[in-house]
Amino acid sequence: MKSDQENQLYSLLRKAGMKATPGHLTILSFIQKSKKPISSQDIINGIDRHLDPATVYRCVTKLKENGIIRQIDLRQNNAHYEFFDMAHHHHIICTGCGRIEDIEDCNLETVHQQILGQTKGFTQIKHHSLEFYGLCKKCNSKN
Amino acid sequence: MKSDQENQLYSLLRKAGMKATPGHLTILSFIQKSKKPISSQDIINGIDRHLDPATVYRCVTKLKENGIIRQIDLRQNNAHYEFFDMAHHHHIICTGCGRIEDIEDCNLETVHQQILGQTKGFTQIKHHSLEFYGLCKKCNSKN
DNA sequence: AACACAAACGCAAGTTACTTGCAATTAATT
DNA sequence: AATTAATTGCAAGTAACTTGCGTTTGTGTT
Repeated sequence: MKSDQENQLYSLLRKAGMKATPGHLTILSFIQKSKKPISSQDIINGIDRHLDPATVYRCVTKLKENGIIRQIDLRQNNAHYEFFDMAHHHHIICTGCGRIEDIEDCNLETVHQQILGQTKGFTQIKHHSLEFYGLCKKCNSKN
Repeated sequence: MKSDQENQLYSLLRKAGMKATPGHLTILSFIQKSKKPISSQDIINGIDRHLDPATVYRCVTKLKENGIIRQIDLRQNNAHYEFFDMAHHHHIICTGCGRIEDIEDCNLETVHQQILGQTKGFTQIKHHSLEFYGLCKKCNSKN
């Protein structure tokens, strides 16, 4: 007897042409549950069952290639990921402590066409990444 | 007899409170001359005189801390940097070959205030990073 | 011009974040 | 149930830095 959530992730993987292995399911479920972008190390440390680090890195790469998760650059020393199937949004990151908050409302898609009209070298924009860097209240009051 | 460019970089470093050492001058000059964001490895391989990799990493960090150069995330496997004293702009990166082009016109600064009005956790936005990812003409025609 | 001192440097060793090769296992198709 | 290609764990390897330390060198001061 599988939970609804398990079934949902199962078909998500199969639709993307991936096997529904314990590794894929465990990692994907963990990313989906997370409220913030997480790193591969976070996954390795956070999951219930043991998975070899090499396996985690390989799975994350596959999930990214198949468009199930999305990579986020937080200007930290490793890549972060979040579930792809959520409303398009961006992040604000505290340069003091690394705290992350979501920023909604982004109408940069209209800018894509505008850019393609100007550039000579590019024919296609697939996506963009926009991050804001600042100080959170806690870190701001420390000074 | 020093060149104008050398004098300019010298005073730029001194104003920032940094020593005008061969390492700082060589690296800063190399970054300034470069048309694109470059990595520490690019610097190590590209400079005329020999500098130890550790020295290059340390200098780049210092130059960044002092606001003389700026870090760019290109979703490649290492950090890239560019001279700070150039018009604010963004980049479009080819996901096929890594080719980079500058995107001008950015009026996201107005968005900063808007975001600060909405968020509860942040008090200050220092800067933002916006990168577009797509396919350049060359890579697009390969398929 | 010489002195003092903190900052910068080179070298070697260490660390972090992955990546790769390979044999054993396993999910999905037949 | 058999087949097969993808996945996994383990071990070894690599890329991109980072750190410790003794020596050298800019810079402000005498």
